[in-house]
Amino acid sequence: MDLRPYLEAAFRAAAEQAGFSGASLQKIIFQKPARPEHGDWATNVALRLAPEVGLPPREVARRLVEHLELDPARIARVEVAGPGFINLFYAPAFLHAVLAEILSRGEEYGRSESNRGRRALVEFVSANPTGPLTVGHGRNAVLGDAIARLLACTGYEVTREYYFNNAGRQMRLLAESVRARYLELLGKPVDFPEEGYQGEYIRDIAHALLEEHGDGLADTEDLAIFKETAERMIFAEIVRTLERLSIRMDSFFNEHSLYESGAIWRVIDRLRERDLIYEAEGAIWFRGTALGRHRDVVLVKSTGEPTYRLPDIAYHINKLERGYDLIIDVFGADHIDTYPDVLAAVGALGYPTERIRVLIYQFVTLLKDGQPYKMSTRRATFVTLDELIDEVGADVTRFFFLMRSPGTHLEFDLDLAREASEKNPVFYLQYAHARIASIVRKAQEVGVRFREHPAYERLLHPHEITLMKALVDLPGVIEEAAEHLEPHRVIVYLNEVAAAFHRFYHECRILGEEPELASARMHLAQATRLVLRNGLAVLGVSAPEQM
RNA sequence: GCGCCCGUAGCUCAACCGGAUAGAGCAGCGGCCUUCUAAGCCGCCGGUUGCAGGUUCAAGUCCUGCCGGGCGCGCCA
Repeated sequence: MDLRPYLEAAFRAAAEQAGFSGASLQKIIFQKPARPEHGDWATNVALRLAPEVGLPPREVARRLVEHLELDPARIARVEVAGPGFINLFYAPAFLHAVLAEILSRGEEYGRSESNRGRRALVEFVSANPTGPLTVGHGRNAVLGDAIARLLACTGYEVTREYYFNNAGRQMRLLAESVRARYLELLGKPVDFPEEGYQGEYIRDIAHALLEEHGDGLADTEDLAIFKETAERMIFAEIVRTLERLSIRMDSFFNEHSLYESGAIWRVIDRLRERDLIYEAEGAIWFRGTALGRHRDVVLVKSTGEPTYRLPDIAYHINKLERGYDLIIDVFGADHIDTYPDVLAAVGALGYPTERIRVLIYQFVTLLKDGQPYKMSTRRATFVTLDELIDEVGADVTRFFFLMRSPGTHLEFDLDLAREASEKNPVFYLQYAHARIASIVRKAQEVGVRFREHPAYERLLHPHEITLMKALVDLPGVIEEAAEHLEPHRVIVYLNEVAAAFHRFYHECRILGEEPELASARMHLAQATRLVLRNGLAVLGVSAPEQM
């Protein structure tokens, strides 16, 4: 249970009682001190308030504490420390109450209602159907899905959307590549398109066409059948790959629908009304520089064909008009210089762009034979996400992409993939979960029972206390991870929980202890199991009953 | 050249909105299985947080400048 909202209210009331006011009271920050002697929560509010009220920090802290009214069943002790920190210590009764809460809420523990009634749309993957998903797409897919899960945990109603483009040069090239392979299969000499897609999957699609149509397509000039078949088969494959990672999209949004509805041309009209459009060299330009961008960009080429930015603007307007309170875009680092143009245009048309949050993650660097490996879908020099899942499994794949913060480069050594998976931290968490499941089974076999009123007050061992304190944090960690769009925070936290459990396990036995203590410890173990399971569920990683 | 991101232990990474003595895993060394799962636990080793300034009671975190790496800078998506 996250005490911070409660503490913040109490401190604000105390400040008022003490006659303090200042900007630093707007948001009072509570942190978990690194050292246990500094308490379970600490706040620097007195340090920040001191210059605003013209008193020494420790004096401010002293007066705040004097007026502070806290429930002794939650916080047992308050101390002023160091330069003026206020440290707070949990009451044992609070820890016991949290244990009871975890056990009664079960799979619901960790979920909150803080965003109840709000709707979020997470757009991710969004790979065009020109080939299988690669390891590079994996980070996007897993990150997007984990963020969707996190948002759902805080009460959002979440839609997962996949935006794609099935028109244009890439798709034409794809269709031409399929046709070339098809003609090859018919034994007809053919020039493979110079920039064509060389992957083996193109041959598979050609085979499917051969089986369905025989040589009936040999003379057809229309690429449509090749394109449509390729698109359908590739999408089916993508959906299957995502499914293997427990990712299910709610919606596929075709960029082309923005052409059909005329939405893109309305964007041009509306930008023109605001004098943000001009024509030069036969092209239509967006005056980004008028909005603080460092350059203007082309929205419609001199050929009359829009660049991708125009539908992008229309797409974001569409998302906002669908009424989402929060819109997340998960983009690779290559979008870093383009999305601000889109946001600038959308904002200039009067839309609330603060609802849009763009998560830019850094690329996955693939190492092969210790060397960086350049992937290209067109040249078929990619490693597919499926191959990775085959190699290390879905849990490890997901965990691997979530372990690091999105902003750091992720180095992926293929040659060590399998080896690394055997010592992957994911097993550390799953092992703890399986271990608990086993203990609880055994304990119940020998007659240890869950009770209505467990003797939590018997849990006095330092490892028991540390573990209980860790379990308290799950809801707050999920809240913060969702707020910052950083699933790795959950992993860091679960590692602490698992470590605390393993230590408890080595020092505190259940079997062979007297019934009251054994039962209390079994409750603690079971609560730990629930925290691990719920935390892993947010990450989309399984929690095995045995290993 | 310009813009954004990154630079923390030998390696891969944490460090919550600027907090108190910068933490894990892996690698290395040494211990712990006749009792609930050793995929575990305990200990040791390992740091001028790229460099130089600045702001602050307090800087890995903010600012400036350099150095190094990634990505972008197309009427490609």
